[in-house]
Amino acid sequence: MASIKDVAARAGVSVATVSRVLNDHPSVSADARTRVLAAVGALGYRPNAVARSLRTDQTRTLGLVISDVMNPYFTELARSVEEEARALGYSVIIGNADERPDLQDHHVTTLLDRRIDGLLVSPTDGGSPRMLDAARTGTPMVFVDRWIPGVDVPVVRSDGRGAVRDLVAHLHALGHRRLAIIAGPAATTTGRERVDAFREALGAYGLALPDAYIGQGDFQADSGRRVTEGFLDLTEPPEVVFAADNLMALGALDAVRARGLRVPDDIALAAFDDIPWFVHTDPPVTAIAQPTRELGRAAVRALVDRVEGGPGESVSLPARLVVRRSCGEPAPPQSPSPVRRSTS
Amino acid sequence: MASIKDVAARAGVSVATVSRVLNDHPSVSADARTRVLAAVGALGYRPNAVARSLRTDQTRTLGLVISDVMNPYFTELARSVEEEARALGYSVIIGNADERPDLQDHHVTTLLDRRIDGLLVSPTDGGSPRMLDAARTGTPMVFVDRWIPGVDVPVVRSDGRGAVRDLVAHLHALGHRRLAIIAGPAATTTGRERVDAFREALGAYGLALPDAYIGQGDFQADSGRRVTEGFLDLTEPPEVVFAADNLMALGALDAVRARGLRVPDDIALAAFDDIPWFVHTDPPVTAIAQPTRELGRAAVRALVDRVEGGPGESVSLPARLVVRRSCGEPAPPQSPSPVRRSTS
DNA sequence: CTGAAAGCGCTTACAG
DNA sequence: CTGAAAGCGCTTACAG
Repeated sequence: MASIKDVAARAGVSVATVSRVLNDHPSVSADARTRVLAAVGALGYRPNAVARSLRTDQTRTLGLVISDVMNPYFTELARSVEEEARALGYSVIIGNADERPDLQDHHVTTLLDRRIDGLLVSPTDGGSPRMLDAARTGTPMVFVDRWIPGVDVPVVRSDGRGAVRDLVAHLHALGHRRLAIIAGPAATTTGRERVDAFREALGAYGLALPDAYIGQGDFQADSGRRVTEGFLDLTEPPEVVFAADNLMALGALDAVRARGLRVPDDIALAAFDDIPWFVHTDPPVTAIAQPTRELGRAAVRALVDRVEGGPGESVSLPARLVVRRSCGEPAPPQSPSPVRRSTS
Repeated sequence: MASIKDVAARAGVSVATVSRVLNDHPSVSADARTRVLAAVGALGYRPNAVARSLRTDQTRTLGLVISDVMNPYFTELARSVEEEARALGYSVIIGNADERPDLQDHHVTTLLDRRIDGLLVSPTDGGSPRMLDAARTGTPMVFVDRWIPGVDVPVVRSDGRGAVRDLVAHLHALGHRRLAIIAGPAATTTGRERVDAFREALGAYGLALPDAYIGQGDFQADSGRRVTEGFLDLTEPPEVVFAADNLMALGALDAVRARGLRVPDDIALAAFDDIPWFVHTDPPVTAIAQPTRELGRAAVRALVDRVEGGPGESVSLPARLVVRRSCGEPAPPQSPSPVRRSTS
């Protein structure tokens, strides 16, 4: 692969001059510039980003450590992060922690070894030593979605309290009184907050959230399945199950179906995190939607601000309730579409 | 951040010795080793991967350029790629082309600038000049899922012909005779192959695939919606729509529902690519499943083999038909589960 | 405007 | 077993 020396030789200038034209430094003669550009073109030269990074001490790369890529919520978040980063001239390297603290640590370490300019993380647990260390040492960092209390790092997240209140009001109006929740891991902020918000909202209606109605999940489908089975085995099963994320809702759907029961007739279901598939499930799932794209964008902007020496603003965006059919809502007016039906 | 010099100073040895213990070079005295290790621990030293890469001319990083991260098939592929790469001591940087040739080119360029050791790509189109160039120049490379004919690069993919034949047999047995397909972009191998396989399989039953029954999609949901609307507008609409990927199937589901019609009563639906959500859609979708995990693993192994100077073996794994309910299949025996039903 | 030179943080022959 | 030194491919004061 051609190096800057080759370009210099071919253009008949020094490597310093080549570097200058490549970096748009003003003091280069027009003549030198054209010769260099010609050589670059002829050689198909591309600067070695590794060498440049070593020299400039910046990689123009952001790290993103998320809990689970297979979760559509995080997939969308990752996509939005990459988009915004690209717009700002950064690349992003994604580390998938798979809800495993050890993997999270592995990725944080690898990313730091590569000297990324900044780190975006949605912590899986209370935070690995490596990560805490990085935060303390001043590595530009921001938390997205989940965060670690007590660590002085901006956090970009969505506030689900209002939407959870709306959900509970909705369920109450539908006549449901025994409401259960499949919680996320207590080690995560979102795991705890969603339970708290739910309990608080129930309280406003004089409803309690007994321990038997709090199932401990881990944000993965399997745990939703397991917890739901437990709920169904209760002498007095809940009328509604609220899954704290979309994957656990999927698992709940499985469990209900496996028993030959139906949602919402036998038991209602609602989920935190909305995804395109919820429109197409049987039945369509009532869910709380986060402004995922905006979250990703805001997180990148906050991080880049930190990278460039700014304070990096925390932001909290409201989530909202999306009502569909999984809680016993009345059927929507079946549009008597004036459409030709296919031959029977 | 501590550098190798700091470690050397603290341990009272030269940087060469530090480097040797870090790289497990045999000729280091036990004494030197322990002093170095102690210094490393005390300083929290971590080698700068950028500097190491510049020196060794290897980054231990693989690039993966995929067409669309939001497509669950590619998400799973990416995940499996990262897993296998990690097991082999490599990191992976993912570039999301979003089915856009210009974005694909951007990522290939960026990845190459970063001097990744090898490139895994699922080309969005006929191949950008940059990519073709890299292939020719000898950058270790392998195609996954999609490939570019005529480019001498190993390809790891799944062969859907058998499964498509099984699908057509299945549809034929169900009494369907007018079968249509929502094709992927003609610029992609998978876009073309799936149509060919479908046509061939139909031929075996003396069935034709008229042009009106070939809708041009682009692997995204919207195109599935649009094409399906076109099918429904036909004087003689098809009895079955086969979507060449899962996202277009989603779009088709939308379109059918938007007209107040039902799958499979009004029109049947099948999809290429199986995903967890298809179990939960209304109705569950009959699909062709690729061995995605294995594909990812095989692709990484082939690429790492190339990186290490090997030939990099092409592999083709068979896909298989997964029958569910979207084609008018008889209802499964409703398991009269011996399970307590929830109150009411 | 231009070039020689130093230096980023490592690794690795080469001598000893 | 150990260290001094060269060099990976760049960028950037410093002189001119």
